[in-house]
Amino acid sequence: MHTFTEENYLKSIFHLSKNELDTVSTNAIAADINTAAATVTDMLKKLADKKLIKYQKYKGVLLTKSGLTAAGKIVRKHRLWETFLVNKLNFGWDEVHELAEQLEHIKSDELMDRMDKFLGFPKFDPHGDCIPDKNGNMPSIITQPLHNAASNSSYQLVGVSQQSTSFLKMLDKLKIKIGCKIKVMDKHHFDGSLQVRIDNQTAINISEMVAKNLIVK
Amino acid sequence: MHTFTEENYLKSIFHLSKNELDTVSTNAIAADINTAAATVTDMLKKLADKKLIKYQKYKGVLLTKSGLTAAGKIVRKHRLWETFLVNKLNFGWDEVHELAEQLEHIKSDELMDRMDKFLGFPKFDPHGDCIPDKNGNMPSIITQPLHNAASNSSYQLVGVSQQSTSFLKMLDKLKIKIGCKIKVMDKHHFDGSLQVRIDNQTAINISEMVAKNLIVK
DNA sequence: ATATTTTTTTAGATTTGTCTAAATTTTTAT
DNA sequence: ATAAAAATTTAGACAAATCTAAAAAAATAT
Repeated sequence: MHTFTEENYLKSIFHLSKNELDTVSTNAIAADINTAAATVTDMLKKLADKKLIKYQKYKGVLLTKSGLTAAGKIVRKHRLWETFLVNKLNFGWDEVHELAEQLEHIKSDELMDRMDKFLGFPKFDPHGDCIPDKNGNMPSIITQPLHNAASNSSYQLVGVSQQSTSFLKMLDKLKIKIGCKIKVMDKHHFDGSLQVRIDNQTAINISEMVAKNLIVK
Repeated sequence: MHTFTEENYLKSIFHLSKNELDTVSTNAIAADINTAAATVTDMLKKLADKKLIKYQKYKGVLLTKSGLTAAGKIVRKHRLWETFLVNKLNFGWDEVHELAEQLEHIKSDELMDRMDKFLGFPKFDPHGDCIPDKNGNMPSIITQPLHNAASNSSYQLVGVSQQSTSFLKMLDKLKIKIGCKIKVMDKHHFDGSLQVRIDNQTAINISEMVAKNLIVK
């Protein structure tokens, strides 16, 4: 079993891994978990000793298969807890992240299996992110950030890649929510902003920055 | 906010406290939480610095008001979580203790308030133990007439069930007054009289009739 | 009332996760 | 290609929670 702290490092590396080839840098992890780079270096050595990551001095890290599984299980717990908090205890989707950060470290597979069943085996959390299976594996579907999407096509919002309150509040105001239909009407080359229609409402303009954080399929 | 470890010490002291007068010994705590006595001594100093317990070297400890509140809140969380696990996730009442030991340390009053509501404001956990209120207070204090009290325990006088002048005069003479500490040293089966110590004075003997009219907690 | 036993505390070490400052390696820019 | 900048690691230190062994205090038993 891993410590609370080790789990947080694994999760951070997991989230910072764009793919299985690019390594994650020491500084990126340090910034993500708000810790001195020297501290991260120490922990990376420990995680490498435990074969959870592949680490070469000065070269950054990659999760090994067992590290990926471990991280996937933590993410699964995080997302199941978020789902519980929103669906059963009526928290807002923008107020559950901190709490789930604590709850994800509770050690019990049995608990999460029962929770999974209690929630009706959800596939997505309240932010639209996939919930890994009980072995920590991510189900794969083809998704992309909205700013890459083609004009004149319709998509469905399946997730956001940012959890900041200000961003989520903005989406609420724009009535953009997980599962909604987004039709890209036009793309403005000048500033990267997009003219879109949410659920067939009147068209609105969203900035490139917002579009980058909307994950659609 | 208290650390995970501090919370466990507070909870242990809470459970080992038979009443508000007898101190809890270092060894008792050590046995309860499975830790070396020396370690307990260190932590007691720390808790005393934080005014959570009253501690005198070699004399054992008592929870202060704020320590009692803190402990009560942890117990509340523990029992609400047990209720959730049994009532909603269908765990057996005998398999939830370890899990609740983890969950009770999650920091969020809001979460427990919502959980309380979700569970229908239960008054008792699956083992039948009282659930403290949101301020950490145990619902009711159990009082009894002194003649029912156990030997070798200390109580506090909270009332009398007779107002006759002769009775009250006698109490004055014996220096028994509301709020005083009464330690039962011995019970004589023959006539029901009790050997007691009032506020740590030398022991005196009181008749069963007097004992019946002293309400203690 | 004193000696023995038990309980508790002190002293000194250890582990984990953290830090800062200095040294080293890699990357970037001229 | 080399100097400057940025990233990373090493070295040394610290706080929290723990331990064992030894010393001190309290309780007990003769």
